[in-house]
Amino acid sequence: MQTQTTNRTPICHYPHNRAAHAIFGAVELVGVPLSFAKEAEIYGENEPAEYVYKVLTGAVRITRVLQDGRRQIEAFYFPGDVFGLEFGAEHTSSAEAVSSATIALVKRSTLLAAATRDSSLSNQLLTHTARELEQARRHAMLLVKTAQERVASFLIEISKQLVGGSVELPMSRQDIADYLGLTIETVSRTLTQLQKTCTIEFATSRRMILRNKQALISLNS
Amino acid sequence: MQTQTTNRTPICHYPHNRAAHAIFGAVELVGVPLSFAKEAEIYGENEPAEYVYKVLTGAVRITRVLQDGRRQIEAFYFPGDVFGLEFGAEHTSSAEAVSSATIALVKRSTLLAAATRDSSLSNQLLTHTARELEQARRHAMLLVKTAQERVASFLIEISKQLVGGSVELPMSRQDIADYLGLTIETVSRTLTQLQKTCTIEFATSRRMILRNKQALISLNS
DNA sequence: CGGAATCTTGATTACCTTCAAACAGGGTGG
DNA sequence: CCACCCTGTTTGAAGGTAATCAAGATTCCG
Repeated sequence: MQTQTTNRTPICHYPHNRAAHAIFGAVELVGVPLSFAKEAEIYGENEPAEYVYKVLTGAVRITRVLQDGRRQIEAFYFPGDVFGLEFGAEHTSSAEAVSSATIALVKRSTLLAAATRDSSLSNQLLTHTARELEQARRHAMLLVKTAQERVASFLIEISKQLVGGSVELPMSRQDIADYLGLTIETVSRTLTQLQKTCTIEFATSRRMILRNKQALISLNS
Repeated sequence: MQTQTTNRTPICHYPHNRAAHAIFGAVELVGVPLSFAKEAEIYGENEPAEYVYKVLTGAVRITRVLQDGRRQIEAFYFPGDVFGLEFGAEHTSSAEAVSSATIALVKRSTLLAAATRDSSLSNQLLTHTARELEQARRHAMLLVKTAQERVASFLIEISKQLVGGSVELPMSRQDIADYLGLTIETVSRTLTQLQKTCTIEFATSRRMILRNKQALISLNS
């Protein structure tokens, strides 16, 4: 039911991630791709890291929760992206479906074993991890900026991922807030302000049109 | 001169990083270890990433600078730590000596070439990068906390790195502030407050004694 | 149509930054 | 040896930005 609901979201075509594709090309998938309903957990913090995942459709978020319940979203993943590759025995974050999603799996042990035999695969794993590292550091850079700058950076980032004149945001305002280290109110106010300056426009609260990308970039700090 | 000054800092013995050690064991060093004076640049943003570095003595910081001049410190590295391993052609951050430091170098191309032949080395590179990723994500978690929590987390982290009853902080208050995404004044005030509650004590502004580690941990959120 | 969840808006408060000045230590030169 | 300066650190007062608390608007779905 829930899956059907979110399937109404128009399927976007995403620029494919070459390295990610190659990683999954090298070893056989585990069964058929799995479907996850909106908000369903894909794996949890401290669970054994048994699989590596690739988004086929939908969107996924990686989160950590602090002792006091504050939630931090570390990254969003979109079709073509690989996630969940960890090198400790257990996941250090949890993963959930932002919208309903289909996800392909490979066994981590199979992948790592194949990598010891295939130096090109091993190199791809390295490249993938390095790219995640770069992304995490850029995310950290975000978190020391002002609310306006954070929101602007997020919108630029997300509009790169999602092709087209208007952008369907798969995540809620709360998700955006948790990704940017802000409250939902501040995110909402900032978006409203950007609308007033005709930088962006919302057809619905989830469908955004970029009116002045240059203005966003200059806000980006 | 500058080097001599900072050499008076007592040399601490650090828990050695096994993976890092192995990475450097696999290929030959480039010449002799280099000495860097306090504040000297080791490499700059956008410079070609030609070498991989290992701290022998002293401390190093990795920084990025925003357009408006704000500086963000992404990480500190201490003796035994390997840094500067990047997979793009150019460095995405710059590295500087926090205190005077001696640093061993290997050629990146040599290391990566060796990794294609030696799957164990390749695996170590992967482990190293994954560890940096985990560290970057933990750093991002820091940046959404309150000033007290950030400072407490930093002090706990640094006291793990540096063994002994009292901890010699190699970095300035400004460095701490830039690492935590705070101002120098806020860092100073927070440290003063922690002193007043007898959680920590400063013999000098750089030499800290932990009086109540448990209190710090509970502040850590 | 009605109820629930999500999002937006408003008023107030709290925390951190900014601006400014005082303080402390370390080195230099008289 | 002391006066002086330079740098790094601490402290104080005022201001701004985002959080919190609270209510209203909108959208989504049965």
